[in-house]
Amino acid sequence: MRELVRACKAISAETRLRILNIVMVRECSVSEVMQALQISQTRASRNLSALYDAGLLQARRDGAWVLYSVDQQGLDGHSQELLEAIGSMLSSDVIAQKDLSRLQETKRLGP
Amino acid sequence: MRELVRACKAISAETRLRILNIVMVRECSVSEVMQALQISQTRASRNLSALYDAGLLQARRDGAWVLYSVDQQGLDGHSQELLEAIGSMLSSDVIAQKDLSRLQETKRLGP
DNA sequence: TGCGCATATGCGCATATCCGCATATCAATT
DNA sequence: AATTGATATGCGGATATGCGCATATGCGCA
Repeated sequence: MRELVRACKAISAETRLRILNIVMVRECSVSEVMQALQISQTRASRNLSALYDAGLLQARRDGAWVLYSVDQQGLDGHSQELLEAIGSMLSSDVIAQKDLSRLQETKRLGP
Repeated sequence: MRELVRACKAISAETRLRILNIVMVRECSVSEVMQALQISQTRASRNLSALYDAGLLQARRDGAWVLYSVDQQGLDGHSQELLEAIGSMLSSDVIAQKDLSRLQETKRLGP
């Protein structure tokens, strides 16, 4: 129950729903999230951490970057359903779609 | 987006998850929720209202009672998925199961 | 080791949420 | 109209959340 509440709290803020929306497409660094959603570094980092703490995202380091992605493995089946439901709901949202189109334009510099 | 956020906020508190859990079984009055979850009248009423305001529950009057139930009609398909995912997740929760067993013992007096 | 870029975090403030208490509203009955 | 039982709500205080600012940490590279 505690875990479920934490997961639900995690998805109950617009910023974090928008983050989930783009991270479901591909793994993202903090700065990519900043660019796609046009939000501050603090805000991107904090909300990514929140999703990570809630067990919805996983993180890996790649040099200077930290890349966040949906934790497909670690999630139990029901959490996956939950995320899929959210993805579907956001597919008809203007803001979420704009985030996705901006995501395509973001670049990480190669090593 | 606003609606989705409201729905997610609505399910992001233990009390309301527990309420959804029992209301998915059968429509409940405020006092039945009080009994099943063993919470105060204020708390039951307020959280039921929150779920109603979020569009997850519907309400109908039956004499002195107000009966709340899942709004199967009014919910779009994705919200239904969301609720089903939650129901599944709660089926393995001790508190949620205890709520259900107490629900069976609650009685509304006939007219 | 020092610099620059990416990310995380302590602090503080503004705002939101939760809920008990007391009280109001509403419905049915007498 | 008065009473009783069911439900809703204004208020206030405790607690939690969101986020900007400034700063710290981590990493790669010269």
